[in-house]
Amino acid sequence: MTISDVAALAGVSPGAVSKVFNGNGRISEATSERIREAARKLNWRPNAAAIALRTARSQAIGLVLTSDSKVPGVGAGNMDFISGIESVLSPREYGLLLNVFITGQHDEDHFYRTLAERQRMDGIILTNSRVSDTRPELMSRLGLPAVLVGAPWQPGAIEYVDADPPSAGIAETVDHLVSLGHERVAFISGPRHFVLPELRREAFVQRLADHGLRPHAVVPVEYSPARAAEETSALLAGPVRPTAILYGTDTMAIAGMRTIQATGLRVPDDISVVGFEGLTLGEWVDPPLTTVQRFAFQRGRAAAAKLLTLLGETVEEPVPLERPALIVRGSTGRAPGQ
Amino acid sequence: MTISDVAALAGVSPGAVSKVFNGNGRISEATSERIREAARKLNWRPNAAAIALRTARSQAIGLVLTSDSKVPGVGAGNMDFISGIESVLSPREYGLLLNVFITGQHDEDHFYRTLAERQRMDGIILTNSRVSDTRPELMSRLGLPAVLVGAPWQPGAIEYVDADPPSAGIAETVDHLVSLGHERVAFISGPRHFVLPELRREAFVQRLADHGLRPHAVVPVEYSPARAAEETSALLAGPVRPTAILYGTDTMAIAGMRTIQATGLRVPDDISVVGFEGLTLGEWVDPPLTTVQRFAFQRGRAAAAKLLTLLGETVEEPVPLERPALIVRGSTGRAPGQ
DNA sequence: TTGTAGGCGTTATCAT
DNA sequence: ATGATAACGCCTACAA
Repeated sequence: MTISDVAALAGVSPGAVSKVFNGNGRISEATSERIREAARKLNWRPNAAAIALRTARSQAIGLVLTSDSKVPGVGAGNMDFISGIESVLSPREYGLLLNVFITGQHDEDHFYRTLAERQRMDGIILTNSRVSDTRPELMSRLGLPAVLVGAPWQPGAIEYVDADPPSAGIAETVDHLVSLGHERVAFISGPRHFVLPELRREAFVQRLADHGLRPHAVVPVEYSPARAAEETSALLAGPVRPTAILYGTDTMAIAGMRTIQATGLRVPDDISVVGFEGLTLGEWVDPPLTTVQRFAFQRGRAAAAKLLTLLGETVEEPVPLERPALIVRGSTGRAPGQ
Repeated sequence: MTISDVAALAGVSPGAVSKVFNGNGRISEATSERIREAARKLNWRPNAAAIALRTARSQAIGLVLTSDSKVPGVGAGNMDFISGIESVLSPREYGLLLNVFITGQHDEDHFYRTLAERQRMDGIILTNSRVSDTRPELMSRLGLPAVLVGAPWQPGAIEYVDADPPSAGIAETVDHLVSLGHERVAFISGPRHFVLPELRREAFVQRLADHGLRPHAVVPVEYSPARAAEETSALLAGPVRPTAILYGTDTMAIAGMRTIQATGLRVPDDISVVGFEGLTLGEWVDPPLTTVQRFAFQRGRAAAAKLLTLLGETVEEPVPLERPALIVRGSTGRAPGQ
């Protein structure tokens, strides 16, 4: 089934059919309807490859997910994020091309260069903003429109979407803990090489300072429950214990909580615990986890909307990012002795 | 940059360049190298759209993930699955086109028809095998090569990959519990309309029968922690309590465990609990969750390999699916009074 | 071993 | 308002 078949059936030229399906040019209502009818009868749709060749637009965008070879698989929260992206792409008949970049296995420069040169995507969404990230510059050199999800390391080098401020949730969490009388607060956060944990650590220190406090400890580790457990043990073994611990993710927090309980201490009576993410599962651990909820679906929507705008598509209003919200559940309570 | 530019620089015809990049035809080693060199110098890669148009092959496959509008977002285990697919696609320069089907919002027939007619993908991977699934027949009618992940409802209607038997893990679990002296075993499983929970329920009843036992209860519910918790409460409120409960997923099991503990009962002393999936998080709940681990990454690899084979690509040997394995942790123990 | 030419399905330009 | 026609970049017979 080609456009010519449809044209023939409708008794018009291929050009006329094209116009009807692209809104361009003027075609009388009568012929227009006849053409549509023919297309329906033949089950014809414009061929994506032909359009891509002719217009030099693939009507698809790429998404690069990073997977650490040490921590195989990519984060779970990504699925909601992807759904969010799809929710803006699919109504516009844009495709989503998924690419998994494996740290250590792929060469970054080559990886992105290939994506750009094959011209399968009109733009790209990048995640996992890193310290000293070279991708913003790379993307602009390659001429591939890009949107970074999360705050970039260097401002201005790339378009991005993020909460405002990117560390949102940290201040609220600190306030919450301080209001409960906590003075020795520790933060077992994410890896050094990512921007997000870096910003969060800064915000953490800053907000404590606003209250006239200093961090009990700030420990950057990989996003891994096992590592979180180890570092928790280390904190508990110290001469003075913290009365509250923040974790970089919910899973880390859950592992930490378990470690605390395993040493005979109680949460939150002896130590309060806060996670980051807002996994549903947090409601089902004991005690239920206080956490900062992020809205992955919305992040996806926002990123896709921004990228499409960059590509010259008209997107209603750019989707605003909802502010991460502190959800207070049972794992935080008054500091001991208060 | 087009193939002609490369040809010009190398002093040959476009045809020669094409041959070099497609392995066809014979080109002398010398010219071949000269052509490669030219391509490198110009940063040229074959244009995906042109190839797609010319060969009627998009070099991309689709993946349809189903998202229930009631339970927004798609399952988390999907990320490993996707990584598995990518691990076989990317070395062959195949793309992965993601599509989220939203139950209730999309019309299935129209959704898949559109995918097929736009010809953006050469084949498709389907998930969430359903009872009375019409997609196998639809895909063959549309002429779109497809692979279903999980056992199909009707055998023979579609190619698929799954563990053997599809209910693998159930028998082992039942054996495990029976060997611990359990005689009142309940199963809070997945929804009625999916094939997998259906098969598991059958296997569950069958294996218990092999041991001369009958199920204490079999309760199909949505894949939701909250629902699992409700049904657990109901079981606990009955005149006779089960001594062991299987759940359709790990998250359901965790919610169930929490419910049991909240009523003052102990796991596993009073009631043993088994999950399904093998989430890392299961190690970090109290007690650590006994579960049946599935290998999502491998499932992805197997599905992709099978689909590519269907498409005529040569894939080493079809990847065998590792058998789901029962991981015994702390949430199962001897039946009370044994 | 290498070059040539036609065509894949569409869109855009230019006549009519 | 509509129709013919030339690209878009590549592959593949077929010719040289």
